[in-house]
Amino acid sequence: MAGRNTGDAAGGRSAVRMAEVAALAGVSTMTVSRALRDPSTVTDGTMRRIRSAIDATGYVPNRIAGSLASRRSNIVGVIVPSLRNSLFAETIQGIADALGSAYDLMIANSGYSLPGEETAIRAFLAQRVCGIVLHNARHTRESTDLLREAGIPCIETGNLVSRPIDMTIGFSNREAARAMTAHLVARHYRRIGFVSLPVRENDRAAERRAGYLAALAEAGIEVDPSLVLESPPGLRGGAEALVTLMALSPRPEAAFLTGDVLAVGALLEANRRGWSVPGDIAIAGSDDNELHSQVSPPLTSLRFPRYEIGRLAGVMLLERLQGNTRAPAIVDLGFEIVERASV
Amino acid sequence: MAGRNTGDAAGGRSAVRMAEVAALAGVSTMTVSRALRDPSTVTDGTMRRIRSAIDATGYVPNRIAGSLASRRSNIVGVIVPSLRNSLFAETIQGIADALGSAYDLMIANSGYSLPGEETAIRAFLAQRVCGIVLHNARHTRESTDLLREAGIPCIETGNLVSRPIDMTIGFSNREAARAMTAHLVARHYRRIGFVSLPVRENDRAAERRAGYLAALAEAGIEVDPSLVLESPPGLRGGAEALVTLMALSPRPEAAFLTGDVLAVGALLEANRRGWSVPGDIAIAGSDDNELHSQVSPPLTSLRFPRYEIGRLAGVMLLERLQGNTRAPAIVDLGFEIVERASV
DNA sequence: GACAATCTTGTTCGCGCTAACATAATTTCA
DNA sequence: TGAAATTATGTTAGCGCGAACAAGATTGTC
Repeated sequence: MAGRNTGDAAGGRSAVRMAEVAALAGVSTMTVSRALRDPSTVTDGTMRRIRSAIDATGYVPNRIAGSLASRRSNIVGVIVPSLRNSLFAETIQGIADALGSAYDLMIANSGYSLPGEETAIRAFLAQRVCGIVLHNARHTRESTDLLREAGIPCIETGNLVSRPIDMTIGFSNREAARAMTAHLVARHYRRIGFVSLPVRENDRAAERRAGYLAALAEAGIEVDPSLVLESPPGLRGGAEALVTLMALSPRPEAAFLTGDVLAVGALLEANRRGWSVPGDIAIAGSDDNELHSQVSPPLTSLRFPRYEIGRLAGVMLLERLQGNTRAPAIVDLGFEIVERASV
Repeated sequence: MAGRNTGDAAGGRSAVRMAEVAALAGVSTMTVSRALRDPSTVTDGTMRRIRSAIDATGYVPNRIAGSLASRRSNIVGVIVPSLRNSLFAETIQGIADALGSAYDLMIANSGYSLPGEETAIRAFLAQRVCGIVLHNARHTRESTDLLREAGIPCIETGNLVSRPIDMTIGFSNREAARAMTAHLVARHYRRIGFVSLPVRENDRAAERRAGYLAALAEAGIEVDPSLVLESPPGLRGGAEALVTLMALSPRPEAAFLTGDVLAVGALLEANRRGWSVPGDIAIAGSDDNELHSQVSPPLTSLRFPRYEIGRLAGVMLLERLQGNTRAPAIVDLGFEIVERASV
C-alpha cells in the first residue's frame, strides 16, 4: 500500500482544482469552466492551452462543486425491487444506454418493500438526483408526496398506472394475463391453473391474477379457487406449484405460471416426472427470454419490452431535462404472446 | 402535470434549506447539522424541536452541499461489464447489502471494454465517489493511474490479481478451471472439450483456459486444439459449441463449458437431440445456480461465491472508510465443485 | 473610421452545508 | 463552593465551482 500518492498525507491526495488549471493556462477559472462544458465558447488556442494544463496537472473536475453551484445534478436515480433479478437489470441497461455518458446512474433496491422504497427515495432526493425511475406503481403516501414536491421528472415502470405521479411507461399486466388466458381458452383448455407470486405488496402479480379472472369470466368459465395458487419465486417454486396442480382431481388441462421463472421451473419438473407437455398439461409462462425457447418443448409465453421500457424512460428523462417538451404522461408499450409448443 | 408544487416557478420548487429549519427550531444551522449526523451530540429537547421543524418544513438535506463542505461523499461506484448479466447483479446486491443505507451505489457498465471502463472511472472520480469496485483485473494504463492517484479504496473482483491496484476479492479462475478439468480426468475422461467466451479482452476466460490446459498437462494428456473453442454468450452459444464438438471424430467424451450459461445451453441441446448425458457426452459447467440443479440431468458445475464477494467488498470498503483497519490486500474466497449427474 | 453587433474572457458572489475554533451551559469532585 | 472537566451550542470562514453580469476584443457595416 506504499507509494500510492504524490506526497501528501495518508492516502488522501490534494485534488487539483480548476484554479490551478486556469493559472497554468493563463486564463480565469470561468474560461476553464466554460471550455469544459462547451468547447465552442472558447477559441482554439485557449482550448489547447487549457487541455495541456489539464493533462499536466491531472485535473479531474469536481462535479459535487459543479452541481452545488449550478443547482443541477447529472444523476438519475433508479429503484428496483431487487438487483438479483435480471428482469430489472434489463430495464436498467436500457436506461443506461439511453442516457449515455452525460448522466450517471444511482441504483437502490427496495427489497420488495414500500418503506424500503421510501428510504431509497429519501436518499436520492438528498443526493439531488435530476430524475427518478421506479419499478412499482404502489408507494407509501409519504413517497408519493416527496416525489410530487421534489419537482423532478419521475417515471413509474413495471405496471401502467392510471394516475401516475408524473409519467409512466410500461404495459398492462392485467391485459397481458387476460390475453394469455384467453389464448389458452381459444385452444379449448377449460380447466386452467394460475400461479403467480404472492399478490400482497405486489401490484403486478395482483393485476395479473385479475386479468386471469377477467378472461375466465368473459369465457363463461367458473373459477375454481383451488386452481389459483401463489408461489415463492424460483424454479423450485414453479415446480412445486405444478405438482400441487397435478395432484388435484380433476387435473387441470393447462397451467399459466406468471412471474419470475415459475413456468420454466414447472416445465423442467414435467420433464423430470415424464409428464408430456402439452399432452398431460399445457404450460404457459411470462417474461419470455432465451431460456423459454431452448427448453423442451419450448414455452409459450408473454414477452414484455423490458429493455425498451428502460430505454424509453431514459429518452423521456432526457427530453424533460434538456428540452422543454411536454412528454406524454402515460406510454403503453404493450406485450406480445410468443407461441411455442408447450400449449 | 398541474398542482405539482407549492407555488413557485415551473416545476422547480425552492428547496427548504437547513437555515429555515434552524430558524424554526430556534437554533443555529450547526446544531441542526450535528443533530442530523449524530443525534447524541444534542439534547433531547433540541432534537425534538429540530425534528418538528423538519416535519413542518419538509426539509430534505442536501448531500451535495454536505459533501462539498466536508470533502467526503457517501457514494460507492461500481463498474460491471454489463448490467444484463445476473452474475454481476449478484455481486452488486452483496455490496448494497453490506453498505446498508449509509451509502449510495452508483453503477456504470463498461460494455466489456477497457476504454469503456476508463470512461466510467473518470465519471466516478468526478463525482468524487468514496470508493470503487471493479469487476475486472485488466485496465487501461490510464485507468490504473487514475485510481492510484485518487487515493480512495478500490476493490477489484472477478479474478484474483497478483498485484492489485489496492485490494482484490475473488477466486482464481485458473484454479477453478484446473480443478474442474482434473475432476473430469479423475472420472476417466480423457478427451475433454473446453468452451469459453472469447479470451481476448476477457481475463477471466483467458485464465480459465489456462487452467484447463494446465490440468491436461499435469495429467499427461496432449492438447487437441480442435477441442478448445470460443463461443458467444447465451444458451445458443453453448448449444452450437456442443454440436461443433460432437461433430469431431473422434468425439470428445466430456465437455467443460465455462462462462455465462453455455453449459446449460449445451445440455438443453443434448436433450433436444437425444444425446445421453453423461452417456454420450459428459457436461460440466460453471457459475452454478438454481437452473443447474433443475435441468435433466442436473449439471455438475463450479460454484463461485458471487454474492459473498460483493458483501465482503462492501464490508472492506466500510472498514477502510470508517475505521482505520489495514484490510488485507488479497482475499481468496475460493470456489466449489458441485457434483451432480451430468458428469 | 465610427458605431453597432458579435464573440470571447473576466469579476463578483453565493450555492448549502460543515470543519475548526470559540463560547456558553452544565456537571464533577475535592 | 469554586476551579476544572465536560457537554451543548454558536460564529466564522470556505469547500470548488457556475450564474449573472460586466467588460474587453474582434468583426462587420456603411
